[in-house]
Amino acid sequence: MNLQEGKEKFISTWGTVGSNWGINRTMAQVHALLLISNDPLSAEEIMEELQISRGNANMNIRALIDWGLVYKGHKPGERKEFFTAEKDMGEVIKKVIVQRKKKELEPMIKTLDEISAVEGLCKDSEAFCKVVHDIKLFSTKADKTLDQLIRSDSNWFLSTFLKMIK
Amino acid sequence: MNLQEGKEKFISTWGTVGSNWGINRTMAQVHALLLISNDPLSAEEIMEELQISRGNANMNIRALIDWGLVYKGHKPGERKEFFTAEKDMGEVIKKVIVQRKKKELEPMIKTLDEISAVEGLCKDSEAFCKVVHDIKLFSTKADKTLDQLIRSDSNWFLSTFLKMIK
DNA sequence: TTATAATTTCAAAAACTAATGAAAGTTAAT
DNA sequence: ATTAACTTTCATTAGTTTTTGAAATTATAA
Repeated sequence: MNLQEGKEKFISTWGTVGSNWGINRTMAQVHALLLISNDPLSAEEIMEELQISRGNANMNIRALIDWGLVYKGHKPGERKEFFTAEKDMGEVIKKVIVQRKKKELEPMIKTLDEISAVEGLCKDSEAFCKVVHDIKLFSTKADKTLDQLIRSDSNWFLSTFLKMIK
Repeated sequence: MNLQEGKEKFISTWGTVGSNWGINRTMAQVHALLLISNDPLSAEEIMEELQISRGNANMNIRALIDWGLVYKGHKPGERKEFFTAEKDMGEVIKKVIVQRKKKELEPMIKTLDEISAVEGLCKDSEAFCKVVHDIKLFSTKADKTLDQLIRSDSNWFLSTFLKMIK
């Protein structure tokens, strides 16, 4: 495997990882391409490199910017936009967590709260009551932990892992 | 919202949560139904309750058993199989992690190792070399942490969260 | 062993998700 | 104000994943 092949493999792998984390394959590949690119790239260059259409490139660059994983920039004398990726992996993970928490965890907690409010829940179905309670407990804890994480500095991961493994 | 509506809402919510975690919607709904059911259910009852086909029910029950989230059982005098869900949420999460780790993290680490082996990686592309290195570091750490977690007892979550938040 | 109840398989259909590309909309330099 | 470079939108098309249901297989009771 040479450098070029390595880059291609990386882009494709990051695409797979992303799609397992609720980030569409192309979105993750655009991010990967920008991650390993020394200089900012234009939409045109991204299209060319990944062999994707203009619309597709635009949509996914946009989504990456929304997630805070990619930044928009300009080069002096050039009219078009140039894009760079967030390269600090701690930040990348934090930003993914922010999105997933918002999209998944928060709505789930809200629903569990609504269900818990059902009259006579525990009286009428013990199993149901217990499951709802357990999941609520766990997800509330997860929610609080993730909040801490999001607020923490970039070295958080390292230190937490050490704490966890210790 | 009454008990019946609550149960339906729970099944549908758990389906959504699951599909965000690489578990197909129906598979998660079958799990949810078994979670909140006081007694073991037969395939027939699951089909009826969730309004799904025999094939679909079978496939997803099978997958849940493979993941260790559902257990197969028998009732005396009955020929058909009855199913129960793993109800300990700590165990549920552990089992999901085992699957996702195997499917995602391990192949990624393998690929990153292959890429790292590329001759002159760091000499020829600094950005690429750094990114690969960073992700490798992080994912190896995650891998080890998850191994610890999988081996740990069910109260691990509680204690770890307390450690994290402290 | 035979009949039959239950489970499994899998090709085809349906449902869902992502990508294309042409047209519409913006923006900025002249 | 006009034009040309660039970006965004979105209806259509392509690709992927899930579900169905009927047929094949397996297991049990008589």
